[in-house]
Amino acid sequence: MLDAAPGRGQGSRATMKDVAALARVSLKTVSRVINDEPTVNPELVERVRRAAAQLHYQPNFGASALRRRDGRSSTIGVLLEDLANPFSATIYRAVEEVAIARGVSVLGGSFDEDPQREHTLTASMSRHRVDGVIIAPASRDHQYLRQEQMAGVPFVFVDRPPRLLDADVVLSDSRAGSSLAVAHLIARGHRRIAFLGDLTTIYTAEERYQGYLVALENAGIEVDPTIIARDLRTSDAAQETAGHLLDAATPPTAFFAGQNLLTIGAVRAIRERGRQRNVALVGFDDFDLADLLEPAVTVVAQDPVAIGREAARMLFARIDGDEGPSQKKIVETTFISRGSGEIAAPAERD
Amino acid sequence: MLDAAPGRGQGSRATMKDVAALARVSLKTVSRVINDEPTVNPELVERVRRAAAQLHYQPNFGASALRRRDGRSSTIGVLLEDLANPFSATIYRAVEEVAIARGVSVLGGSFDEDPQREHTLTASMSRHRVDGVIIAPASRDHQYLRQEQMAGVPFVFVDRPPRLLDADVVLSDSRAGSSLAVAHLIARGHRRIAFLGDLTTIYTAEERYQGYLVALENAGIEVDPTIIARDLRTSDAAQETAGHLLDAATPPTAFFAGQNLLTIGAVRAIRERGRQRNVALVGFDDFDLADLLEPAVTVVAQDPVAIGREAARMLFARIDGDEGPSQKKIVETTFISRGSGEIAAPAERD
DNA sequence: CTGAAAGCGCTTACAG
DNA sequence: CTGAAAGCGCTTACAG
Repeated sequence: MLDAAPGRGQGSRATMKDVAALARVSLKTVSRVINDEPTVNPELVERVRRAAAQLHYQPNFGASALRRRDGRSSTIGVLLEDLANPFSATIYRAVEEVAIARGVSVLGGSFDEDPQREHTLTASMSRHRVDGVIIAPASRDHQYLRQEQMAGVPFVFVDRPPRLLDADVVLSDSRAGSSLAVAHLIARGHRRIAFLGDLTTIYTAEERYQGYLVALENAGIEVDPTIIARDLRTSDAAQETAGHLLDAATPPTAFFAGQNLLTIGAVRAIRERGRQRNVALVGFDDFDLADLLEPAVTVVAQDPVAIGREAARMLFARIDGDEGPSQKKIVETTFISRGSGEIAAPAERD
Repeated sequence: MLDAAPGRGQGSRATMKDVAALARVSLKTVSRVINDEPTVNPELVERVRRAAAQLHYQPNFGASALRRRDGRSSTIGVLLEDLANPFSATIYRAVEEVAIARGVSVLGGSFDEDPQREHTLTASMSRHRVDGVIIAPASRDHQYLRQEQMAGVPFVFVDRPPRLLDADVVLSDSRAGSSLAVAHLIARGHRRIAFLGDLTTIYTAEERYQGYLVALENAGIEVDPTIIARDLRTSDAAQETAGHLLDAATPPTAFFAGQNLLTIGAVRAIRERGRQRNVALVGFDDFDLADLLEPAVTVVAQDPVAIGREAARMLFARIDGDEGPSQKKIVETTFISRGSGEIAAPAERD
């Protein structure tokens, strides 16, 4: 019963021709039945289905795509920053749900902010002749995708807009969300608010920084470059930087962290110093267990499920033939007060 | 410059034939160059490369697979419980790293413990003619995969063993890890240790339960079914159940939670009652920020990176022709003491 | 070292 | 409603 070697080589696989022979019909009739064309005699349909089941026949998508008018491979690409990061993973799952409902498979890939890897993976998608791609690019120039677009492959950008390319995009409102978060801290009396940001090359990192600047400007607070740290890539880097800031002569009374991992780094730095009840913190992007920390962490939450679902909707609309002008969809952020962002600034002394 | 409509239909795509015409060589010579066959005149290689670049030629994997002897699609399937769950996502990423180094793309899918969805997705992998599949099955009978195996498609199981099928597998040592964790609690004087477990149909959930039983038996502690809760699917369910147990006349003094989300549910229930300094807790599977909770959560950590990497290694060995007997690889767990598991039982009264 | 012919598994375009 | 022939883009098998 368990006699097949697990690595057994070239077994045979039934083809339409085999099914046709067993059902004693032509190849074309099998093709019609497999593709649910309605114009087949019910008796033949039955015979073909039985033969297909008996031979465990599975159609070959690659072969059918090769000859088909539309060339559809029933595959899309979903290329994100890092599928092991909850933000990317949630977008991926949301897209997967839409795709599976249409019988479409998903080729996933992670860039890790490496433009070279982006080129490798998009070229790979091209060779697989995917029907469309959802992408959160690592590179800053997307002209190279024009060729694919012109070959009929739609692209939907998520989290970061296309540059030098016309394509659909779904974004969070990073700037408005950040500005609101920083204004929230200012309203609690903070004037020395540190900023922790990811790579300046990342669109959202820049937007969140701009939101921070806008809030300070609206409140008439001068920007202090000594409490602004950008190009932080990891939780550890954020922790170290936040620690240095806290140990300085005139430390910030609050932090605004422009990303998940950076927020967690800030939490660690503040805790290490036992300052978690005195130093305020708001993070951009929600994370698991933020509500179980003490104090719980106030955040600007994004909605990755909505982002993924919307991007999938747009992509399949294009695949279905929509040739209208490119769309831009903004998904609102939600401010969630949990405690860390509601810590007031110490009374001011003059 | 940005004049292409984003949804532009059937553009043309260069084929080998086009490249051959432009380079003034035969189709076959282009094929040789694209496949890096060494027996081509360097001058022709150069001409072909230039023509290919000029036409933005990308080979068609599907077409080449169709005719190739080995029929390789340069695609593998990675089908896990839920790619949005960090455990699955980390395995996926580890596999992706190995695959990308070989120029292989990854079709990802999530089952959500739905055997029907497992059948849908494996059939889809079959139609895409993937070169191999890594799978954490939701179903309990995997005989239906025999056909694919016999057609030459290797399967590597992760997290859960194949049933009624002979295939490679990579597992955590759930039973030993669980038994150790419960013994750890017993050593702190606990005798009323509640068990929270996932669906009994899940292999690992059963193994972790068996580990719990073994530890109790070794210590001569009678099993009390009133403090054993299985078939819990969500964090909320675990929270509710743990709450009921804590509110009972003779509550448990410790919890062992057999999975990530259940551990978090237990944390919430214990906290709601302000008992986090009195009730001990050990969870199976580590999670982000477990070390930042108060008390920090003691866990039996798995190593999803090692699991994914090992599974990928096994799969590519099979794809490369290894036909040896099926392998079973056990990845050790690591016990991490952080505080919640080191809370002693209240002094016993008789 | 190079190329013309056949064929992979399927769908198209056409004829009956 | 059914089928025989041609062809999708490529590699194989063979000849030169």
